[in-house]
Amino acid sequence: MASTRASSDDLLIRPTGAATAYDHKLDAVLGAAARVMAREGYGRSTIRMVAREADMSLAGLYHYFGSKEELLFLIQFHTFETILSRLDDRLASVTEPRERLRVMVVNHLEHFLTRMNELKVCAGEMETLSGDFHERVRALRQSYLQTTLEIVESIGEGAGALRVDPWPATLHLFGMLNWIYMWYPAVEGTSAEEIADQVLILFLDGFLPRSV
Amino acid sequence: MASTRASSDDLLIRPTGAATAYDHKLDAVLGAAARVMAREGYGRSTIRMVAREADMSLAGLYHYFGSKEELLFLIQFHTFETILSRLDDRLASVTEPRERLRVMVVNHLEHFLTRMNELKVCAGEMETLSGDFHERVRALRQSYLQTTLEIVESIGEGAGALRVDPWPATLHLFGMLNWIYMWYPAVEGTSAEEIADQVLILFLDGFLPRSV
DNA sequence: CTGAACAGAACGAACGTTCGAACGGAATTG
DNA sequence: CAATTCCGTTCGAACGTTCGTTCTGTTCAG
Repeated sequence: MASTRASSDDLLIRPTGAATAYDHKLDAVLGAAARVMAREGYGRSTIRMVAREADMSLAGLYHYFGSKEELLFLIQFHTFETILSRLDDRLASVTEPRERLRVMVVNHLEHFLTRMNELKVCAGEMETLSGDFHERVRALRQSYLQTTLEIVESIGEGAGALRVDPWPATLHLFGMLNWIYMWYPAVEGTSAEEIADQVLILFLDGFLPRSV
Repeated sequence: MASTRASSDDLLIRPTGAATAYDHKLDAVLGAAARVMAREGYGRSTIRMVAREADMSLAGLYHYFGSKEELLFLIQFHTFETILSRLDDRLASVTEPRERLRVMVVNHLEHFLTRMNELKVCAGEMETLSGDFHERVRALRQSYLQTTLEIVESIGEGAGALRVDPWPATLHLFGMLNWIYMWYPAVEGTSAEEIADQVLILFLDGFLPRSV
């Protein structure tokens, strides 16, 4: 049933709900790798460190990926795929634009506040992959960006004349969201909803109070 | 006059206006190193790449730094030192809080839009240094953050009841500013003032128009 | 003649990756 | 039902390469 090598297609076309032992072990390997890469960065991470972190032998790891670069790809692809499918699920039942933005922000924060390692690896190593690996991750990231942009645009349509274009505004929103891994460890324990409130107020209404 | 080795004190206590040939060459070396590290990341950068980029021999480089780690330190320290001293100069003649924030944002963007390499190296390799190197860069970064926080606080005092704390608000402001290197290459040519306007409107007034 | 500036060649260490062999549970056979 | 085959999984050991760094000079301006 399970293929003998981790082809990335396994992540695309996965039989629904059928999580084999292989899949679980792969998840453990990717988790260990993300832990190492978040701490050391991709370049200074070594397969030997991942082996120690995953409590496996050096050669044993190579049954789950074909190269160090594919290991990074698997982490990034799996992360974006997960966060995107969960976002689509949650958005399906919400229509009001501002509520949809809140769903997006909370979904993003919930995912990354509990998986800070993956956020670091996805945000900090965006231009590391090359060729097909790079292209496939870029496509997923682009799709995520596009979904968010459309929400911001629909919010803008309901309001009056906008002072900021939805496109750069969306990029700045991601700036706030993705920069969090730089300081969150210092205030660990703050809930995703709490930070989501801050970000949403700042993004929609700004730092200054409305009543002037 | 000039010391025979690049001690980091040279960057702290520099005789005013006396830029020796050594200093110029050091700047060229740091520039080449920043170019390589921005492209490859610190971990995958090699001294040999820097040597090729700087058109020098491998061993010749070691007259300007004692180790690869010190090379990264020199880049980060020099960058923060420069941007902080320029900010202090510009702020000296401005008192109105909102205008002071604009000075800070424009200063930040002007510096980094023309030195994208250094921004990448400073933002992407924040936890790479260790020991004394790490501590001295952290102190500079902290000072920069503190200066900005005080401006945001003074803006908040003039306004009514704040819905967001100045502290997390400042962190999110840096999120917008420092995330720019992820997408700016795609819209290169946009002026620092243009982006500064976007950021300031978003941060102070939010995406939604004021009149509702 | 002195010393700062540079380079060629080499060091040991650590890197990513590979290979052949061994393990162990499920499937197949006698 | 026991013996045997098979295959996904794991490992120790090693390969060739490249790394950061150093050593031993040589060049050249003051």
